[in-house]
Amino acid sequence: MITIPYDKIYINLDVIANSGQCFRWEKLNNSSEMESVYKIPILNDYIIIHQKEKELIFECSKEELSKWIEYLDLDFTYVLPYHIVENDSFIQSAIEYGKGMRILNQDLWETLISFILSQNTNIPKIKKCISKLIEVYGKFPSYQDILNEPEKVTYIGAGYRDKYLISAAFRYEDLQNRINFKHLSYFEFISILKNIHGVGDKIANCVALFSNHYFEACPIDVWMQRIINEEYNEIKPKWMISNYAGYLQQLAFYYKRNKL
DNA sequence: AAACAGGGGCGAA
DNA sequence: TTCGCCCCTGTT
Repeated sequence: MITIPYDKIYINLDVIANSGQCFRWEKLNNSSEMESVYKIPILNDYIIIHQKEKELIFECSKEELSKWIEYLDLDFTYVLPYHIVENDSFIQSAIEYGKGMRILNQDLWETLISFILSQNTNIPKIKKCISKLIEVYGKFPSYQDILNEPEKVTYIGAGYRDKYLISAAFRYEDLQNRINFKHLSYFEFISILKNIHGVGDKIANCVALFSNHYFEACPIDVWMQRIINEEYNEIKPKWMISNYAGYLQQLAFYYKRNKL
């Protein structure tokens, strides 16, 4: 157990858990209690974290801690340039409402698989598909696992998306050997991902943002489109095409879905 | 029971 | 750039 002081204004696990960037977080207690306890997986590893008003408690060793600090993006400082959000009451309200939001540094493969499964469906279904995927392979499958036993993905109830998973596994094997994803420009990263059959603009941007921390990435889904139409008179606000687009998109999404 | 919609993407025009 | 279709599941 390692306790580190973090104010909820700085990181709020409840906000992150309901912001749609991760599908496997499991809340272990009910919300009436003073603390929030989450089981948080990465691939086949997990940690249990307790959040209190002024501190986080990590159930892990000192050696493992840095991995989870990195995952939760706690080393990154969020500074919003004022000129991007001035005279914009919608995004200002979203920033206020989503205090404690952070953009996770998730595993690339896991994020890719999760968002391929997310297309044209809803969050409960996504969660179910991912847990079925883990169930049929007995673990979170690597791309090798899927290539070895591709027929298993047909049992997770993903519909036509199961073919996309297999093509992603094929491409990923190739990409893994040739490319260091960490050192690509945003544009290169997006175009490489879109070469995967079943990965279009929206999913590529989700992966870019939620696993590789490209803050230029701004996935335009039905909710973002709704925000553009309803809040901005069908004209993209400037924050959506700024260097902080990804972070602000996440706050806007959370605000629109949960508050409005 | 049947119709519908839910964090998109593809392929054809 | 638009548009019908893709497969499945929970909901009405």
